[in-house]
Amino acid sequence: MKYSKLFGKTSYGDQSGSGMISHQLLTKGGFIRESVAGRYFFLPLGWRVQEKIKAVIKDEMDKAGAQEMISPVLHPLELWKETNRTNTAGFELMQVTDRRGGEFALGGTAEEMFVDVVRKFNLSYKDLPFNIYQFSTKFRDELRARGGLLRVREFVMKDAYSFHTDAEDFKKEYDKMAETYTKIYQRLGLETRVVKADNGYIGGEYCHEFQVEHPEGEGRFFVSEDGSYCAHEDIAEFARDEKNIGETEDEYQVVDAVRGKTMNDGVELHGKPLWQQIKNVMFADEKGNLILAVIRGDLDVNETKLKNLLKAAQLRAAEDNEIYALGSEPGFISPVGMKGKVKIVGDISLRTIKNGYTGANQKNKDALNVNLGRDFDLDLEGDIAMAEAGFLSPDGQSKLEEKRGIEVGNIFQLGYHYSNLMKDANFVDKDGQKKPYYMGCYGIGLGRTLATIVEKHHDEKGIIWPENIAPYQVHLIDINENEKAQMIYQTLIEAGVEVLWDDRSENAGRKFNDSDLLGLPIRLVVSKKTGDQIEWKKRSETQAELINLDQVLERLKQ
RNA sequence: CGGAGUAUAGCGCAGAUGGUAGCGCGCAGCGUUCGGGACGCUGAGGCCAUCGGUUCGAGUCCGAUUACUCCGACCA
Repeated sequence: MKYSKLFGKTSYGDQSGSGMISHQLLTKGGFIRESVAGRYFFLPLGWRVQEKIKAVIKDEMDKAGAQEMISPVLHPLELWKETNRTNTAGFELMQVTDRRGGEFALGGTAEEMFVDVVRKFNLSYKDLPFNIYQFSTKFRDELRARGGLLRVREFVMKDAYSFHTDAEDFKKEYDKMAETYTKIYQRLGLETRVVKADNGYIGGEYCHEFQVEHPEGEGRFFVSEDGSYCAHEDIAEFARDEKNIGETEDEYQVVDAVRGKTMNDGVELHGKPLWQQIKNVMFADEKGNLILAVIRGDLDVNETKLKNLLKAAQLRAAEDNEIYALGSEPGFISPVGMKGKVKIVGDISLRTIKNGYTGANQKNKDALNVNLGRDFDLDLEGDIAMAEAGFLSPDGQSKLEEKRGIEVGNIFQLGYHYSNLMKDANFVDKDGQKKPYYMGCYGIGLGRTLATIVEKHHDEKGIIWPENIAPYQVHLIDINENEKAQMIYQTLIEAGVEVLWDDRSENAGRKFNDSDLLGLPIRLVVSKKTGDQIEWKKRSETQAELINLDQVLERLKQ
């Protein structure tokens, strides 16, 4: 390709707006261009890279026995209603109506569609298991796009769906996919961590995210120092350290407490540690039911864990007037006397303290020596606390470290979630009986992966593409040696080398800078200085050397 | 959806107190250059986001709308 004819130029003056280096480099280099917020053009250079990423993913998926196909982008809305995901994922589901009033969802993920096509075939156990996948544009009506390609409203995703007779058979595929993903990311030059995470609106019981560590990543997760435990903040467990659980229970009392509404105000007034305070947070679920979350004062409520424990679809913080309506007071809520009025959910950390202190459900009154079991009971007890750096790992053997990362892919156990919700999602088993499919799904966002590669492979001058996904292998530059370059270009093309020749009559400096920005693996220079030779330099190295054309061809063959 | 801001040439910006638009980069032509973002001369390019007011006259004042950016909330 001649650079003078390549659509999409370098543009140094452009400001991408985003602080993410990948966004800046990809925009400056002419790989991508924003259309509107969260929607991008992939220009010829960017598209070539994405296609190469796609090829790597396809190669590994096919090796793992998965089969590529394609589903319509517009999904009949009835399918989403069948699984109730118009409610659980409705906030980011794009919808369109055709001229006959037919309602469709612009697919953001395609579980329903794949179940729907499979159930059309009335399969038997002999057909199982199988894994079918597609590369297609996904739509997410994100409230806010950010970080260039890292969070967008429209992107190409590889999504795979596997169908099994039972959990045991599924687990083999799940492990195989985890292995396949690890290989894919290795080939793409990304080091990933497999992080246990929450299934969210996708459904199912467990899943793992593939996270690339990055200080500005959106995902926060915890890893134990000994490396044995790794989980997303949504679900990260930790051992509660024992506080004063051995103490004897003192007499419950209510005292005057003229103070502000914060936890710290309570600590200062009573002169007792934060962990001895009992924290009460009022939530409301999607039906408007109020839930009182009770937890040790030094911990925070993890809404995802709470939501999962309650099996609630949505949670929000309760409003002040809802708290007044209960006969309580914001800032002075207490679980004592709340039984029957709200659902009281307690964290297991309440079992590590005695003689706690908290509000007394009226303004400027606090309760002292509050004890679980004696002064109040729980309707539900479980793990609803947010892990933090330095907390004990679940086995109590080491401490948790906090990490941030970019989620480049994920694998989900779906179990019977979809096959139970959707009619006739059954196969005929050996015994002649119809049984629901046991399922899994597996996604990789291509644009996000591309951006993550740039985040990990660049220097102050530009991108440094790994060889197997670089848009071209060779960047040929001539400094007033057009004829010589023409001959080399022709020879390389004939040898099947992917070469980008900067044939513009630009100054040398401009060409070198553009070359560094674009980041192709090999740079070849011909000029007066190189004489009959050609300068060979790798983008990832600083040393250049002079060799002849035969040697260039020889090296490129390797 | 809350809070803050922006909208003038492809991009980045300037245009006190109202008088029909300018700079830098980029782009085009010619010439001189050429190993790290070259220089000179010439030139093209704008319904000043949209709609509606005030005014003899609006990029500028007022109102509404839309889009975008940032911070929240939400989320592969």
